[in-house]
Amino acid sequence: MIKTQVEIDKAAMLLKLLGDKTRLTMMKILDTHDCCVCEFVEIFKTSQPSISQHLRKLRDVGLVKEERRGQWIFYSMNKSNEYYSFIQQVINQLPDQNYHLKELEEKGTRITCC
Amino acid sequence: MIKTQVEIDKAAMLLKLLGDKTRLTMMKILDTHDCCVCEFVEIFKTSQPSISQHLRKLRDVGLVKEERRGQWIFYSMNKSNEYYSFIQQVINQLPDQNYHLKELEEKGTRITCC
DNA sequence: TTACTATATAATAATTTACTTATATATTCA
DNA sequence: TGAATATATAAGTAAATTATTATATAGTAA
Repeated sequence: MIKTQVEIDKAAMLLKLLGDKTRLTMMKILDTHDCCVCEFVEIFKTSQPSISQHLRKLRDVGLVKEERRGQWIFYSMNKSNEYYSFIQQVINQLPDQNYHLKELEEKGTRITCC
Repeated sequence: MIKTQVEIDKAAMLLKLLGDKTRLTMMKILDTHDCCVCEFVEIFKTSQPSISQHLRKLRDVGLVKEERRGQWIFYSMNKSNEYYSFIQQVINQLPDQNYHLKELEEKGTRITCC
């Protein structure tokens, strides 16, 4: 179910989630590409547990999905989430972040398995 | 100047600001009505300093303006702020919050000075 | 099997946030 | 002028958030 209006409590909760540069960038990237944890670790140059914890928060409210592919776990946007259209209104206004993936490709560390 | 795209850092900062139920509701109300501090105090049933501090954060980034009218200080949306259109995309998706003002009017505590 | 890689989770520490209490300033009104 | 009202700010505190370190689990590959 897609909402055109979001209760104020839910909206505040979602905006707080997006109000972090790491998570916001993740969401922008995931809107167009699936990504595995180790790629995010490289993109954000932070620790793996930190990335996992950010992803967990996004997953806990159903904004993203996870799926194992071989040894990797790929995250993807959950476009059937009831708040996806709300989220989309925000991320559509953000500049493209796919240069991060380009950088991984150039370094040869982009994971394109399965 | 109105931006159609907002840098990711700025966007995260703005979303964090909006990611609080009190501030988000304030912004939704201010988008259609000016409001003074004591009205917010009554609406949110919290302390006056707490309200002032929330308003200060919104004012510090230029999202709202303040203006003294007699003994009251009225806050209003700064619609010429460069991030207003970004903000608007968010608050347009929120349910109307003007019932709060209706309640004040019914109680006779709505301030309509000057 | 053993070693290695990828990921999650738990525990902890550091930082940030939001609220409260106390107080200062500005305005109005008697 | 003095009292009352409206607001801002400072200081302190409690709660929430984020990152780190340590460790556990699961898959892969020798």
